[in-house]
Amino acid sequence: MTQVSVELVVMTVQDGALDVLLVRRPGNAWALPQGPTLGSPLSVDAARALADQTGITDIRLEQLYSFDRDGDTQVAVSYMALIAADRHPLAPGPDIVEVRWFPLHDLPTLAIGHADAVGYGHARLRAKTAYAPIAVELLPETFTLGELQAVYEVVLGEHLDTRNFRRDVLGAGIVEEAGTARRPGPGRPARLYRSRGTDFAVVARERRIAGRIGRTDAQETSTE
Amino acid sequence: MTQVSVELVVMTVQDGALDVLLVRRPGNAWALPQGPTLGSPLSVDAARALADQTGITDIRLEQLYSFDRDGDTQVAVSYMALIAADRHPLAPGPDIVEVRWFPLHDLPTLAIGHADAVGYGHARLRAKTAYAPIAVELLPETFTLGELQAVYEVVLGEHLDTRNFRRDVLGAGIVEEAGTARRPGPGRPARLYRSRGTDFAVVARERRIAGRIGRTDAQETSTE
DNA sequence: GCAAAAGTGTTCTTTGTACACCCATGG
DNA sequence: CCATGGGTGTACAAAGAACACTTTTGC
Repeated sequence: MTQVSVELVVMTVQDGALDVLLVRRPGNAWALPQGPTLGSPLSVDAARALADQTGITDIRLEQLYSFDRDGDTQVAVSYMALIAADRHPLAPGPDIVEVRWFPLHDLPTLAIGHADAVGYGHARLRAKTAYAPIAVELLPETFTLGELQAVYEVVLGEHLDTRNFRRDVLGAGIVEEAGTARRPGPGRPARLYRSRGTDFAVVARERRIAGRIGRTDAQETSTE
Repeated sequence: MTQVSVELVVMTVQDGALDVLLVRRPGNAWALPQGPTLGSPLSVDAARALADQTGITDIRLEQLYSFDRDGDTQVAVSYMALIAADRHPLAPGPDIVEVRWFPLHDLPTLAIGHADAVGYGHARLRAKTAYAPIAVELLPETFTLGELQAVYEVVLGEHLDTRNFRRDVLGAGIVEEAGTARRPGPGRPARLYRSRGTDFAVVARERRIAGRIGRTDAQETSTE
C-alpha cells in the first residue's frame, strides 16, 4: 500500500527576489512544508499541513504534480501558492525548528526530491503570468503601476518595458484608478490603482504582458 | 492511510473523431483503465494497469492530475496518452468484459470522477498541439500533409486553412520529404513526408499551428 | 535647480488570418 | 472529360518589441 503525502511550494516576492518557504525539523535538511493525507480532500490536507507547520492559512492552492518518493513507496502530491509574505506571519509548528523564506536562486540543500517540486512551481508560476493576474495577490489593496511592474519583473526574471506594460495592463481593464499616492522621498507621486474584481473574461488580454514567456517554457512533462 | 490508484486517459484519432479507450468490468459502468499502485514508479504502475487490462504496451504517458475519490480515502493519479489505434490491438484483461474506443463526444455513463479525468486529458491534448508535434505519434512512418492536417483538425475540433497549415508545418522543419505516394482512387498523388527526429528546439515554431487554441483554454486548475 | 520617480505615443517587425485557382491522376 | 484530392502565394490585420522625453515632486 502506498503512502500519500502532500507538499507545498509557497512563493512570495520580497526585496526584488522570488522566495520559497522552507521549514526545518530537528536534525533534518531544509524541506518544503509537507504532511500526510488524512482522508480529507487533498487540497485540504495540504492547507492543514501548511497551517500546522508555518502558521499560514487562507491561501489559494493549485495542484502541481505528483511525485514518486522514497523508493516509490511514497507518493507526494505537490501544491503551489503565491502569497504576500507580510500578510502571513510565520509561526513554526510543534516539531519545526525554523520556518524561513529563501530566495529561489539561493536555496540551501533540500530534502530529496524537493528541488524538483520547486522547479515545477517556478515554471508554473511564470507560465501563469501569461494569462492570470498573479501579482494582485501580492500587493496591498491599492498599488502603483510601478509596484505592479516590479512584481512581474521579479516573477519573470526579466525587464519589462514601462510603456508597453502600462498600455497592456490598463488596456486589459484589470485595474481601476484609486486616487494618488503621497509618497516619501522625491519623485512625482504615482497614481494608485486597485484590482478590479478578477474578471477572467476580460483578463484574457493580459497575456500580452510578457506573453513570450508563457509560451517559451512549454515544459515537457512526459514520463517516458 | 490513503489508497492510491492510477488511471489512464488514452486517446486516438479514428474515423474523423477523437476517441477514448474505456473498459468494462462485470456488472460495472464503463470506466477508464485503472489499477492499484504496487510500489513501482507511478508511471510504471500506470503502464502495467493499461497493459493488463487492454493489452496496450510501449506507449508514452504523461501525468495529468491527481484526484480525490471515494469520499477522499482514495487518490487517483491520472495519466494521458495519444496513440495510433491500429498499431495497438486491444486484448481485454482477465476481469475485463470489454475494451473499446468511444468517440469523445459520445461517451457512455462513466464511473464516478472519470468524466473529469477525460476532460483534463482532452484539454491538455489540445493545449499540446500548440507546441508539440502530437500527430506524429498517430501516423505511419510516412504520411501526407493532408493526413497530418486531418489529425490536427480532429484534435482541435476546428477547420484549418490548408495553405497556412502547409506553410507552418514545412517552415517549422519538423518533417522532411520522403518520395511520392501512389494512392488508390483519383486525385493527384501526394508527396510523402516523414517526421524529422523530434527536435524540440526547432519545433518551437510549430505553435503557430492553431496557436490561438493553445492559449484560449488556459484552464484554471486552482483548488479553492 | 537637480535628483528621482511617474507618465506618455509612435514606428517597425512579426505573426496570424483570410482567401481562389491550377495540377495530376483514376475511372 | 470529369471528379477527386494535392499543391501554391499574396494582401490585410493584429500583436509584439523597441525606443526618448516631459512632468511632478522633495530636498
